[in-house]
Amino acid sequence: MTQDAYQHPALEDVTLPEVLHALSDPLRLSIVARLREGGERGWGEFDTHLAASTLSHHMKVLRMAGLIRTRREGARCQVALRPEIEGRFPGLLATVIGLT
Amino acid sequence: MTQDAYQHPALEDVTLPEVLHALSDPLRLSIVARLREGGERGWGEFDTHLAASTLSHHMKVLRMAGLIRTRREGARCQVALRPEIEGRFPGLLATVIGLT
DNA sequence: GCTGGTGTTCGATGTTCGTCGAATATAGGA
DNA sequence: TCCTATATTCGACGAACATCGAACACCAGC
Repeated sequence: MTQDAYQHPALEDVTLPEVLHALSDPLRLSIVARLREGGERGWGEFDTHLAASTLSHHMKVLRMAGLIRTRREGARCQVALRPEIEGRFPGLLATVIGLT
Repeated sequence: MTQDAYQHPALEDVTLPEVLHALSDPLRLSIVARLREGGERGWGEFDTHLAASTLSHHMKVLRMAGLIRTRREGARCQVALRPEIEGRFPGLLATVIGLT
């Protein structure tokens, strides 16, 4: 990161089309599905052939859609689902991920 | 139409990201929400300030995502939800539209 | 301090998207 | 038959997107 922390939007500011768009990419959908299994994951666990900058871009899309929370852990990063998203869009993730 | 009938994809060929993308546009989401109230609707009922060609484009996106069925009625067109989409993606529309 | 690993940011590039106007096809009525 | 209404298709346009490599910032060891 350039500065200290990550930008996480308030969930009230997140719109349903925005979330659906974030989930409409196969890679991002698979990332969310993996995170829904629980716990935190490191960047490296999402084994993709993409460039690091591309993965960083997708993580930002998910973060700006209110779906994930990113946390620094020394030099590494850890991501996890934002559980509050269930309160903002009840049942959405369960339904969508269940259809994966 | 140029020829006789409309192209409607087989639901097995429709992917989840494709459906999510179709629903990620506010106008298309509102169209699906209206159609979910039941019955058929004519083009004119979707009162939008957009050009006719733009509405036609969005209808095609929804149709190709397996969400709606278009039927000719003389010079007019009637659209309705494809009820089989419930079998392909159980609970998806109910959840997403319920969050609108 | 320097060095290596990790992730972000910044152009750049090619693709897709949303929108429009114009041209076209088709149906129905005067 | 001609005219109007309706909807699709066809370029065209700018905006947004997915991807990359290069440069940068940060942290941890040596």
